[in-house]
Amino acid sequence: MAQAEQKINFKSLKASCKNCSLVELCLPRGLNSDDLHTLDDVIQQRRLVRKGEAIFNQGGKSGCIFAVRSGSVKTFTTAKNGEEQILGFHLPGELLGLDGLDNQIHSCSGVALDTSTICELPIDDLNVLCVKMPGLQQQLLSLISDEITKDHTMLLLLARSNAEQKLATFFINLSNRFKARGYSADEFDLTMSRYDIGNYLGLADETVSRLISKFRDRKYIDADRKKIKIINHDSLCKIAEGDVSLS
Amino acid sequence: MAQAEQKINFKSLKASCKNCSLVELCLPRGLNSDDLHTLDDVIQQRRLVRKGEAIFNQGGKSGCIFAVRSGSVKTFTTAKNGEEQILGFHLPGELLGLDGLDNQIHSCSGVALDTSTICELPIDDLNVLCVKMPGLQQQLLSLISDEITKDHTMLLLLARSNAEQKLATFFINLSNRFKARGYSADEFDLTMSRYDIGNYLGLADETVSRLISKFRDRKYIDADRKKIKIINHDSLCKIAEGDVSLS
DNA sequence: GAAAAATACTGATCTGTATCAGTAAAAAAA
DNA sequence: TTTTTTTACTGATACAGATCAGTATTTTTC
Repeated sequence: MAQAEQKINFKSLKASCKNCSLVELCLPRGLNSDDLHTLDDVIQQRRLVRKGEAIFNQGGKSGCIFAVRSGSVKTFTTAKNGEEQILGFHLPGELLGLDGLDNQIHSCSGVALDTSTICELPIDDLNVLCVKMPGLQQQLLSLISDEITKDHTMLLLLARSNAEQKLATFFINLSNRFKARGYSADEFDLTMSRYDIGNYLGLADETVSRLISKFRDRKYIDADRKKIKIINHDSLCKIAEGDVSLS
Repeated sequence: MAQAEQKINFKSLKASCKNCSLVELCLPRGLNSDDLHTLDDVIQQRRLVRKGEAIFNQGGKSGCIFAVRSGSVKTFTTAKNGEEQILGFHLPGELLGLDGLDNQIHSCSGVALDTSTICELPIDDLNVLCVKMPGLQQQLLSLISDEITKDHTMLLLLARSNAEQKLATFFINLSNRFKARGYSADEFDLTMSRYDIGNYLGLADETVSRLISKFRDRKYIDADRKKIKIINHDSLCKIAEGDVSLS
């Protein structure tokens, strides 16, 4: 079993952007075949990381941005007093480390939530390529804009929503992102703990547990530990938008 | 009085990056004299906006990023249900609208908090210039990284801090930014209302008022409506970092 | 300059979520 | 396997900060 896993990952490590199914979500989106080939040359390394392993560290300088190829990753900042804040959970096709795009030290850390493969893009190479390939420059800017917009949405969620809205939004968002990657929108496994979800949403982990139970009682979801099944997508959406409240 | 104001602003409208005192904070940082001149050609327009006037609108496409030249600006997103979340208060030298850097629609709005002058940079022109001027590209990336890092710090503040920490952090942050611009770090006028501060920090405006009174009682600040004077910077810092609590 | 509106402040009360505490179940280690 | 550790859940309680309510002050409008 461990050997089979090794085999599969080894295969994916040799794969390239050219035949990666995430091409439409990830940085190469919109590139032609030649440009794709050029980009592939720059992404020398595809790294296999195991659960809990760091991809890059706050305060460190990797000189790279990263793309999740398979698995999942959490990013987080650590405050001076040691408190941690999870900034995001990242699925295949998503970029990490844009805060270090000026080639300076990272202001957050990235850690694998399960066995994952990560593509590394040296920023210096990327900058050179961007000059040659306007499409790449455009896509990079687009992903940066998305990142900023996503953060702004998160600020809104943290500042103005109650616990129910936060958790419903979390599930709907995950569901949409799984769907965009060709996975089931209604049935998925979480790779993060209740504690992580709570940290991300500014809630205590007990509150997350309670709300999951409440959502289950109301038949909005089915939940057995990490296995989540969305039963009533519409109701969850309404809760997320604050149209209804459980109470 | 109105005429004098008009005169001053007209003067600043004609000014250029070359002789702008904000050059070390803003986009031109690190550019040589020639490059500065080229950049100036691109920033055709310097706009005068009055209190409450919009600079760019969520859902609109301006094709520009903006720099505050004088005055102050707030940016905010409006959720589907009409709720607003202030994303930031912006002082001279700071860039706005990076969420539209891919030349697509803005995901937030920018409104002047008092009479302000705004520099407009057409994104298409900026992209062309970046290819020619590596220093500009570098500075832009640096400012983007700062923006993302700043948002991450804000997520931490919203998710993990109590009301005291939030407000103390707000004052310390403002103080530092005024100082960096050559203004007094200890005495300044707020341009935003208590309601705006509360919205930004995820607090009720009454809570903001109460905390300001509390900080005044403890002799950390002096506050008369919008006039703020920081008396005990160190204590504020300690509160911001959660080392002490008032209660 | 007077009237109206917006803003800031303060008190009383309520409530959503944190915290404390303990159990059960699953996962990891031995 | 058995033991240990971690994770998830649930109940009881506490409390920070929201909400409701009313006044004072400042700003804007007429």
